[in-house]
Amino acid sequence: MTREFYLYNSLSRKKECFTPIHPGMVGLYVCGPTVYGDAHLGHARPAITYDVLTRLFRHLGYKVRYVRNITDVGHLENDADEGEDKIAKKAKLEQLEPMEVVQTYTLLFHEAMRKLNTCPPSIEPRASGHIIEQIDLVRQLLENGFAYESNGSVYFDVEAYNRKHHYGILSGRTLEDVKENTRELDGQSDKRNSYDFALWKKASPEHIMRWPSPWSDGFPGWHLECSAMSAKYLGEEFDIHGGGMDLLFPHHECELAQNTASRGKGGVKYWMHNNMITINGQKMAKSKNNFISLEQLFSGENPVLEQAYSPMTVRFFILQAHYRSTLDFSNEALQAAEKGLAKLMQAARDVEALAAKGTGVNEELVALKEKVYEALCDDLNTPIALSHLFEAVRWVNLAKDGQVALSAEDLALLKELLVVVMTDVLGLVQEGASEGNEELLDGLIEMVLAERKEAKARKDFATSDAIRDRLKELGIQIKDTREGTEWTMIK
RNA sequence: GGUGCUUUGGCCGAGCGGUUAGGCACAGGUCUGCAAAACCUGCUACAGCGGUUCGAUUCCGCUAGGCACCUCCA
Repeated sequence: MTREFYLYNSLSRKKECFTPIHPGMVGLYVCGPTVYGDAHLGHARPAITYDVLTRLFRHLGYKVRYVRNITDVGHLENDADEGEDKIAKKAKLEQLEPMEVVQTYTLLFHEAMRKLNTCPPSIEPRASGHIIEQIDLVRQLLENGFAYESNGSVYFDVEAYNRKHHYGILSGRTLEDVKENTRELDGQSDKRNSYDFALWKKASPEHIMRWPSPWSDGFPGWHLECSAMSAKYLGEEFDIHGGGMDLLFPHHECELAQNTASRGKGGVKYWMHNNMITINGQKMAKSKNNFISLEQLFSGENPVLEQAYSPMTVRFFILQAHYRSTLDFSNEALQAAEKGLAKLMQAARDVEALAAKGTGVNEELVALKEKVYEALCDDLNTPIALSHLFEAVRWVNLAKDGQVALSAEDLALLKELLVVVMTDVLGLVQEGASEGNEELLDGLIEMVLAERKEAKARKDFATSDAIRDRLKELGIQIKDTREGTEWTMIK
């Protein structure tokens, strides 16, 4: 498409005009979850951010290959030699096979992602399914002189790398900074330097997840999988690499170093990082024990939750902040999001029912549409786009009230914003009502409302109000309008 | 300690050298049997102190607070 898209590149620390490597195509790689625990609110942020990015590109006419990995091996508790694999640890704790842990949490993750209405990635590779590719990459790094073997393990030689390239270029550090600030951990005796990172780790006898390699029976280092799998599915050079800001160092820095050391180039044109969701101003993290799982959020079953929040409410809440800002969780903020979303969705339904009046095009609406796309294409500024959509809501309501007349062209513009952009790009869809029993429900409510109308006609307001109150208890809000009574599901 | 980010009205949250963000909440009004919704009106802020400028919430410096990464984390 002809519209320019601007994206903030973490590498250059600037907004840049996006130009795909292959015209009309976008290659996107995003670091997915390590599947050893429930999907939580934090996971929703990148999932929704990169989902909207993908949807927007597709909407603009690009073909997108969206690759998001599942880390099912190699992610250690810490960097020490005896650091336990997260999956293996959980498996031991729950007396399961590691792959059972992986399967359980992968399915839960997928379920949560489906509820949030995120498009599944085009390819979802797993680290354990790409051991051969990772071993090849280690071999290449050894051959190029940027890695060394030590006691059956292989480490990346940061010193050697930094003599030719800049280790720290992505996260804005120098090797000196890294040296001064890397913790000396016990049990790192196999490494030449504490800041070297593992490419291949020799498995201790009790370690369950192990594969043969030229160096030892062992397992790959965490950073390796993303370098291996992104190259395999997107090529040695691809457009966008995304992930959480917390992955910038060391994970993405190491990935960039591995790419450069093995292929001679960083391999990624735009590095994109979403910010964190905080709770009481602090990042949700395992170590802080303050995270809320998505299932809890949807069911309300967590002590910090005053109520349940629907997946679309969560989605809207996330879209109301820019992806590079931190976003603080609170019940008040979620409740405000719930109401704002309801207003938006109501207008999306109403715009379909509006009848065109008059002719011509309302220039304000043309400008509005332009502003929405402009915001979306300005580094994915969803909060601004939403603020303009609320302007569209106002127009719909004015028309509904008969205060303005909108032509067929005007209505088409509003529909494009409130239906097409909302659904296709922002991924916000109507929820609640559509579970198969619509006809039955419609019929029953129409019947009850007819009773109420009769009661009202004979001024039996006690009965009409009782019906209204009872329906409200059941989650159905009714509104008396000039044209008759409308109803909506409010739960 | 190193590096980077951040501080906006009751709350959430954008933005920008001069112009209304938006949502939620609140108050008043219109409509209505009453509600609900909608519409209209009001509430109009940019941590503090200096500096640059015709003009700064927006740029620069300092002070104070907060956060993130440097351990595992999306």
